[in-house]
Amino acid sequence: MNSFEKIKSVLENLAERAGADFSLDIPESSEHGDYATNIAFILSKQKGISPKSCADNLIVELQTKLADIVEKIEVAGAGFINFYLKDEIRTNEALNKDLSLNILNGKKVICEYTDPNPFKLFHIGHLVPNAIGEAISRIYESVGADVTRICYQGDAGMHVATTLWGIKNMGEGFPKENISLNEKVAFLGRAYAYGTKQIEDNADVKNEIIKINKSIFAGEKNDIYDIGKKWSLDYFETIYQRLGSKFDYYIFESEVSSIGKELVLKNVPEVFEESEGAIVYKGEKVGLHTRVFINKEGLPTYEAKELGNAIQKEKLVPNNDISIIVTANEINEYFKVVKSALGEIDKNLSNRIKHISHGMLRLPEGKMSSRTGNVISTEELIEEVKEKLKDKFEKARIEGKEKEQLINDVAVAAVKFSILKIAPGKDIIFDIDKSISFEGDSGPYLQYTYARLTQLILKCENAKIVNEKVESEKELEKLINNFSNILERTYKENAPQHMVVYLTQLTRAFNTFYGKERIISEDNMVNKYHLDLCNVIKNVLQKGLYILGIVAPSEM
RNA sequence: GCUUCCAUAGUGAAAUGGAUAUCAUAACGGUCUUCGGAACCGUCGUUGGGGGUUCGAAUCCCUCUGGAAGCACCA
Repeated sequence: MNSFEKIKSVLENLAERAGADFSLDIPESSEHGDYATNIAFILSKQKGISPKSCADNLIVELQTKLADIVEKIEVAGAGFINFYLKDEIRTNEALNKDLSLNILNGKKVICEYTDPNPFKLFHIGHLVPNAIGEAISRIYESVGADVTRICYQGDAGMHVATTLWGIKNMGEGFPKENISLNEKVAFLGRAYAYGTKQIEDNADVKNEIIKINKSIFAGEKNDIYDIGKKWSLDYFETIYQRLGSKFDYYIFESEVSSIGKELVLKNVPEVFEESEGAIVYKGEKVGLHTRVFINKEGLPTYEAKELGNAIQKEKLVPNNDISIIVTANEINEYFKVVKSALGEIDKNLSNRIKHISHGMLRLPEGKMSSRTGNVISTEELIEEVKEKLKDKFEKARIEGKEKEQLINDVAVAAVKFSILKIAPGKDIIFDIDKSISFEGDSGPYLQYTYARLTQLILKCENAKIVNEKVESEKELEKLINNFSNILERTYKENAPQHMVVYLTQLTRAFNTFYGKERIISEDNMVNKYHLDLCNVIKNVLQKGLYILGIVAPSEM
């Protein structure tokens, strides 16, 4: 039992008598000790005395019970109780910090994220769900879950039909097989943009596209469709590799649409009903709005497919405990309707679904849209970041292929960091120049510190280790000891930004320490405490970066 | 019009109802003939307006103002 758990259990004992809830926190300011509790505010209410005098009474008992680990307990402010650990307790816990945390105990968790659409560009908007989904997956794994990563891709529907119509009608001719994957995908993008434009100008076009859509849904053989889909998927795969995501299963709309449609039809009229030729769910009965699940053409819409998707995930990962889905917040309202409808069919399944929504990635000019052609692909963005990095890597210690990979990893870190530092759900104004500025809080700053620290530790292998007593680094030790609490909070709130903020703090604290303390002396001596501390910090940084999906390079 | 979400230094963000609201950047001033300057230290500056609940509010409630998304067959 560590000091935090011990203090907590003593307080729980106190609170239990009164049946009260309280918190035990790690204060932001170091002037408030190692831990602080608000228990006096809670208990004072019941006793009808002031929080301050209540705290004064409590610390007498606390001091006796915690004498072995606590240096000092004091009442501060309006009635906070602050605990100051004995130095050797804090140091010992930090140097022996166990970074593993088992909360979920092997529970099966599904995480669906990224969800790009074949035939469309993998634009920078897809970076957001990818970065968040990958981080969430790793966060859950880090607290003991068995995570299955799933990517759901819309290979059927109007956007595909529009692209196919565009290919046929824009008059470019079908590309040869030997052009690059990028050019092939760009061709599909132009076809989609052309088709979308023509729909606006000509009503007949829409009817033709609807026809194509129907034929795809009916599963009619279509060579262009097959080739285009393969191009898209091959292209997506190259991007996942660069971003560091690997999916266990891919689910396609084409395979779940009939599952969804059947499920809807089977539940008419209990759950769904016919209205104006379509089959809808009347969400008004639960405070939502009506959504179409099967349109009057008899085709399942997004909503019905989403039901099919949910069923399919159950098949792939039977007996799962939590099913997470990461999507843009623009579908929040639809998703509520889908979830409510699903709840009427299968309450248990619906309850296990956890929707994490993220904001839009916006360019300063306005909303990005593949319809207008004002799009930046993920690839373009990463390439641009890499280009700007190249100067800085001129004096890098590695060369060739490894260097190429490193520059990619740093570029991805820069982008991922700028996404993950923002609480999911809020829009991200994506200013390219700012995102690739490596001054201050950034992915590359963390990576650089990690690389420097790794090299420092390597260098210590050739140094003489001395065991002299030096002053303990309280700030660093407290941060290290805080890791598990941060991880737990990051998991409970599905909030990667807590880990980002924490790693930034730890990195800065290390750099401050590094700046004021010479670790390896000029006559090649290292203090054992300093070396041990460096090793622990390295491990925490490595684990934290891994959780965020950011590569931790041992040299740069 | 209705529903949901949002508003924090010049800029971008963080903050379980807790203490003096943090962090970065910009600006300004320093450290250093580097244990790898993509470093460190210092100065400056913030909770949209008005009510309420609470020992305590950026956080909860009401209201106003401003913004975003959605509101039937796209996803």
